[in-house]
Amino acid sequence: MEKNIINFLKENKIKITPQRRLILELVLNDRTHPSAEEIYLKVKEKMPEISIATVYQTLELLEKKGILLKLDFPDGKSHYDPYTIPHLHFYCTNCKNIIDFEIEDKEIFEKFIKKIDKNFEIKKYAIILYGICKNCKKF
Amino acid sequence: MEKNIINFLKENKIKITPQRRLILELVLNDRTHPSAEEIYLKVKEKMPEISIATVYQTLELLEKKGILLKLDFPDGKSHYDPYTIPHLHFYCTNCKNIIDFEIEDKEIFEKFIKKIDKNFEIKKYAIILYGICKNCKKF
DNA sequence: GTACTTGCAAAATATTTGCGTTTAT
DNA sequence: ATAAACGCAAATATTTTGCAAGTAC
Repeated sequence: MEKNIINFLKENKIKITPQRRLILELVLNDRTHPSAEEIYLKVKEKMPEISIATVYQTLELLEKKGILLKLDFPDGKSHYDPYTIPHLHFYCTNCKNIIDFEIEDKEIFEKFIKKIDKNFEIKKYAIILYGICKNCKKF
Repeated sequence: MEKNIINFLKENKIKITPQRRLILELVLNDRTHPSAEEIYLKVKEKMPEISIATVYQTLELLEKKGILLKLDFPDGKSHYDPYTIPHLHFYCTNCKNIIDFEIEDKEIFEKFIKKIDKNFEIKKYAIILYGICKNCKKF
């Protein structure tokens, strides 16, 4: 794993630092769509001296490199997702939980996007569903 | 127009105030996806004493009533859209412009959403495309 | 008359920046 | 050796909140 992270950083031409190695290791295995602060707190457990600015800077770098998706939800925070293959997010407006879904009929959808693409250079897309999740519906 | 706005507020059971009338009038005719501050500045031209807190509170109310869509883009601001019929947004990561598109194959897409709907109560959805717009591509 | 709305100022949140020091290559 | 990255603290940006005064109904 350790080696993997280092190689991964090298492949992406990112200078290797202990901070980046740790952030990347935690974030690549986290499919819970953590916010920057949640990542900071988790990183801090293992590296108490780390600054939140470093976390923000690293996340920005990873997003620019296409390693992470930055997602904007109505809670006003940015959330990060290591699963960069296009998929769909369900956002529970009650508990603020984020749940992944695969996109069905992806070919049709992407064909449609390609049509727009003639005029617009589309780099990525996001589909977000808003509603009340199974668990919150109970109450 | 004036009458329309008043009736519209009454229909939606919103207490009529000069502030709300003006905000609604400006925002219902604005398809440029303005941010809260942009709306505030526009409203202020006609009503200089208005507070930005009133604008935020009114926009929140209008969103809750389903009159406006609140959209989250990577610029960290909320943008408001009076066109509440599901459609698609293109966000230019260069100039930060937001452009509307209609959704093709909407039936297929909504059928897919209905499938999820069995377990999740979906109230609305957003599709955002990110890229470089025609104008920015020139340079 | 009463509950709701407003304006103001302060607070809360999230993110970014400047800068001197440290570190990776 | 040098450019990049770090930690810290301050700054910025956006949105929210508490409250006294005003207003809609």
